[in-house]
Amino acid sequence: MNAPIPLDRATLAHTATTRLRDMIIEGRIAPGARLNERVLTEELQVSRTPLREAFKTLAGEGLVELLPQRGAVVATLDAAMIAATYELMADLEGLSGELAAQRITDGELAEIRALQFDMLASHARRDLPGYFRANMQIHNKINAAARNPVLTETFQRLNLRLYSTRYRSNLTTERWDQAIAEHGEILKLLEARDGPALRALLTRHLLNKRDTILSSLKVQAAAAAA
Amino acid sequence: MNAPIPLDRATLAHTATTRLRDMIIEGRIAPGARLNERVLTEELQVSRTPLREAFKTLAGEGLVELLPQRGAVVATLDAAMIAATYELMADLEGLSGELAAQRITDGELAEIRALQFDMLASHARRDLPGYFRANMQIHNKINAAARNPVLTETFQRLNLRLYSTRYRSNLTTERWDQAIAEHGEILKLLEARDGPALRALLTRHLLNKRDTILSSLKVQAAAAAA
DNA sequence: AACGGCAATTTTGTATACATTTTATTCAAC
DNA sequence: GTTGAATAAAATGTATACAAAATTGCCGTT
Repeated sequence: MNAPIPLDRATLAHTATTRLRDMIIEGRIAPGARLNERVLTEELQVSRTPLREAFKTLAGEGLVELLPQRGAVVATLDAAMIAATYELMADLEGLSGELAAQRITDGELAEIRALQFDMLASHARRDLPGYFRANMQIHNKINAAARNPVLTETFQRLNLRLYSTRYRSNLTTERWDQAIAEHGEILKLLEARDGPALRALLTRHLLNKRDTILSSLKVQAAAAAA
Repeated sequence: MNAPIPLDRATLAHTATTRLRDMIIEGRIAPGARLNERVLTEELQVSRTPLREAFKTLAGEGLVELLPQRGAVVATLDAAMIAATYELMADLEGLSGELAAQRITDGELAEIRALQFDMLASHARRDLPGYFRANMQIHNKINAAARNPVLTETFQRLNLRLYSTRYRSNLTTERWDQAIAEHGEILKLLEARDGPALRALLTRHLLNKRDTILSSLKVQAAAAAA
């Protein structure tokens, strides 16, 4: 008795959600911009019903803000919100590391080791997108090794909100080198299965990332004001 | 130029969401039960459009599961999911405590001290609902003192999912006394502004709660099987 | 020019009709 | 009695019509 294949005949509400989400996190619709239903129905080629359902879903993800009777707007992210989100993510990343150190398998560790070399290669080539990709995969693997689906879901949700800030950060050479060094340490502590030390390091690692982004942001704001 | 009063003329979608959410977290609709649109439109006296929007919102909160083309069901919570959620909440509670120790004002501390006495009074009277209420208020105050709205939102979201498990736990006299003792310690560490110690204690406090609930659950499952 | 009221327009909120898919039922064949 | 195809019923997905609210633009007054 085979289980019926789920087959996800995607609903229009789902495709509208996905496409609109991409538009928002990639910054193709500016933060704070109004989401006019008529305009978006034309752009996405769906009727208002699935579009409005997409609004509700994205509001739940924190990407859209719903103003009763006054429409939907793309959620804005001020510096305080970014700081608060990273403060939380830093802790979650630390928890991930602590749990992963206890629960990771040798196979998973081997995969991370391989990704680490990919990352070093991208760094050596000054290939920033490649570096970001390998970096994200490593963090995702650690997260998966923590074996806590609620943690993973929560982390992903927060990460989505920050996606737009990702590529805006001015990664300096020193900061990049430092991040690479931190990753070497991360792998070592993971191999040693030293949970508490890995937690401390990963938390600091993410707080460093926060500071990098916040200071880039400040520079950009100053430049925009001038 | 006064900011326009928001005035929240509640939409039907919003009231439907609230009422359906209450029905779910209070267990008036069983976990796993199908949410038939026709039945619920009659029960809630709204048409399908706002009801379906409510489904999307509650799905985002993790209270409802959406099966494309096959309707919505109340999300189920197995023991593994409960354990994972508490594992995460324990960490978030610890983070709350650590941040609160750094950021709490004397006024907030005084409020918590007062709530602590309310809790002791409820304990002395063996007033369980009163105890739960005071207990929750204390945790909320600590959370607010952490000054991280993203943390607060995340915590509330997870808490909502566990709401139904709350009143199902068989709080024994010993566990109740232990919780009271832990709360005395919590207040002391908060007054001492000892972040790291408070984090450790709060994390353990919540892991204890997790164990209490998981063992009650096991007892109930065994009883149901017999 | 600034302000305020009023009508026209646009936009959001909701109900409902229709289309498509899933689920239940019937009934014949084995 | 079980199986399975065919059909009927019910449920979900989507578009759209209508209602209610908000926004815009106009015009006269100051």
